[in-house]
Amino acid sequence: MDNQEIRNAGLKVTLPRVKILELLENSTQRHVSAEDVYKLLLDRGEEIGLATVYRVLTQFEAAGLVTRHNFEGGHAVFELDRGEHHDHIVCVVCGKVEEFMDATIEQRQREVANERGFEMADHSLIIYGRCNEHKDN
Amino acid sequence: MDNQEIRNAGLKVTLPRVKILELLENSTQRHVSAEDVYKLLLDRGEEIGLATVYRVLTQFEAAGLVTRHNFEGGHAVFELDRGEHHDHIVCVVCGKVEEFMDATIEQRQREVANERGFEMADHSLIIYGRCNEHKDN
DNA sequence: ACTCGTAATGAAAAAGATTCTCATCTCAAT
DNA sequence: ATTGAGATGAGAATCTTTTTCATTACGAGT
Ligand SMILES: [Zn+2]
Ligand SMILES: [Zn+2]
Ligand SMILES: [Zn+2]
Ligand SMILES: [Zn+2]
Repeated sequence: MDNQEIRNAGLKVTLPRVKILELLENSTQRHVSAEDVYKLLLDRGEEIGLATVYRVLTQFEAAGLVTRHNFEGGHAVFELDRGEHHDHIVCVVCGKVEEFMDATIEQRQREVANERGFEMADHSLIIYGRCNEHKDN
Repeated sequence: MDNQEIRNAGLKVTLPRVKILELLENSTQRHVSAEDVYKLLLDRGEEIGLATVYRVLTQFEAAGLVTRHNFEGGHAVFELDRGEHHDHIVCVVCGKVEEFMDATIEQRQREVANERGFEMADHSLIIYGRCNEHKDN
């Protein structure tokens, strides 16, 4: 359960950490900002300081429990790591986020990095477009 | 020359706009933050307000003269558009940025978007890794 | 279960990035 | 040269994230 994941990350099992992890696991929104987490917790009656939310998300990221994305908008969004890597496609009109994984792209990225003498550690691929509900304008 | 590009963008040809565009064309750093632009201009003896730098870069972006990137680091970086699209590979140790363009990846991205009912407008691909000077640790 | 030291938390302040306000100035058309 | 719309600069405001520090809570050892 959650407590074990937190312990494995080398962190003390505290109420804020448990609640934040629970929220990431149960929220319908997979990609949430720190502010989102803070407010969603408030909605659930959990008063956890915003500074703590930032701290814990950063720790979870360092522990590999969550991933941080720099989408457009000036704020980072976080998502729980569910094992399988994926990239994102974001509607520039409504903000809808879909996930995808394309083996060809993944493969070529590794090759491109190697060709340039780099050892790929990570990558960020975000496609921006208009979803089928907003293709018109 | 610069003045025409600015006019074509539907903007008045003002000293700050000319100087900023000149800097983007001549700077050795292709990928610069607003703060970078502000300071590089100061080094050249051009005292242009930071707010103006932000305004002009945003206008240049809207006009398609520059591209804004959301690399890691909490601040946007801008680069002059030189016609050919490219993506980036960044060394996580020293920050070195190299550019690349891979037709296969470009093609697959478009397909992925279409498969999901999206009309791709843009994309952001950043590979993070260690360059050959920093492959060790 | 109780004690205790250390790590974690909350609130507020601080820092960093970007945008806004508004009085003043400048471009460019006449 | 005149003039008016648009642009600029300085500072205030806003937004996101980090830091500070006094207080609190975990959990190892008893
Ligand atoms: Zn949409
Ligand atoms: Zn995702
Ligand atoms: Zn390097
Ligand atoms: Zn570039």
